[in-house]
Amino acid sequence: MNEIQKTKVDPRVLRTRQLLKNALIELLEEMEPDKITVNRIAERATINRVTFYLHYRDIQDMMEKMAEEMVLEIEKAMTKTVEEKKTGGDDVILLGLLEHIAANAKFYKVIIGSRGVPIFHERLRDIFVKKINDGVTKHILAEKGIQQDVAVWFGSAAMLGTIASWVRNDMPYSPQFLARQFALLFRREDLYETD
Amino acid sequence: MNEIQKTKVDPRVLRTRQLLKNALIELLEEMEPDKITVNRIAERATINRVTFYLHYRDIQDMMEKMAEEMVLEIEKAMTKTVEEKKTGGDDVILLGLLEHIAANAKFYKVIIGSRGVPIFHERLRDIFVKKINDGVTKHILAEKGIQQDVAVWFGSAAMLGTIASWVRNDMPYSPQFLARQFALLFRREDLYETD
DNA sequence: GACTTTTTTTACAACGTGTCGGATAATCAA
DNA sequence: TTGATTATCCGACACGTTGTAAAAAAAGTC
Repeated sequence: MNEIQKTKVDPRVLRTRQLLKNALIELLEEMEPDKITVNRIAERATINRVTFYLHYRDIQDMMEKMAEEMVLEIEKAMTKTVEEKKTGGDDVILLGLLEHIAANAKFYKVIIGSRGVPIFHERLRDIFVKKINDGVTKHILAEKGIQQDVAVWFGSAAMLGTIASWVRNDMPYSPQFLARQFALLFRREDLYETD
Repeated sequence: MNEIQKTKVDPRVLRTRQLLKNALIELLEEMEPDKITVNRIAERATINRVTFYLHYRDIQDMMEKMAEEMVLEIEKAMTKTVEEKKTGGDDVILLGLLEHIAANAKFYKVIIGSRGVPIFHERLRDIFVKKINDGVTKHILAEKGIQQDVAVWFGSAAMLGTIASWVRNDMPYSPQFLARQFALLFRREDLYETD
């Protein structure tokens, strides 16, 4: 989960922000979110408390920015896999996502695993809603008497929640295997394009 | 979401706790959870701040106790409907749940709707996991090559998330209609007993 | 009405927050 | 390398929150 930079940025701010983010992740592993203070974050990051405020308005602002970065990373991971394996299709996109999550297991276990931080959940849900909204086959829905928005709620929640449980349980299945499970679970519905 | 009492309890504590709970719900409607303080809760409840600590250790403790009460209410609502309509089956249990949520819309919109409070999400998820674990048809899962735990993750997350979205969007469908949608979405899988 | 329990009042120390101004150190540009 | 720029650190401040204490006042119980 590294900083994305095109324009040259003072390496000091990169270092500071990275230290702060690492500190926050560490603290989220160790204690409930409401016990985390700017004091503790700064202390853990070996950064002066005042410096925190030079980068973030408060802890929530920091989390929002981190969630935004996460979204960018995920979208990159999903398109990247499509380019590598030219097959295309949602199965590949899903696999890219799962592999990305597995590669950043520590981060994702903390922010959607254990208790989770709502803001990250929301952003992830947004991603799934968008993806599924595109991939839903409307005529079959209508035929079966299923409302599109309900189907999207259902599918995105199932996806997010299953991945969260997978992460929470320390990923007992490989990304490949889980992607296959999704295909089996979703394809049975004929409502979502999974391959 | 009223207090459940068998042994007689001083009406003052009932009144105080009800005022505190109402105040918390109100504040959750108005501001982000991290802006809510014991000060504000007590002020809104027209209760002295010190009195808060006579009932709860802190805000998180208060939320945990409220979540526990919610679980009891939900289980009551689910069994109650089964008794009324003698048909039995998970469809009726689900309908009882949805009607209960609709009847307490204000409460549920706040705690699982808007941004939501993790502790309530967890408890609800526990309920669904338990229900679905009982109702899952294992032989069909094995036949289809689907892991049982994955199916349970999937089903419970879909259920919880769909209901959350339904509440978030001010319940655009009746409980009956949504229960039917669930039946359509789940029955297509032949994995879950929905009727 | 006497007794018990709850709530209130006032007070306290410890901590967290957000923001100063000025000193120090690191980076950049020439 | 030097000088200018920018980031970080340091000490300090006012203010709000937390959790607890002891004693008085109020409400409920029998």
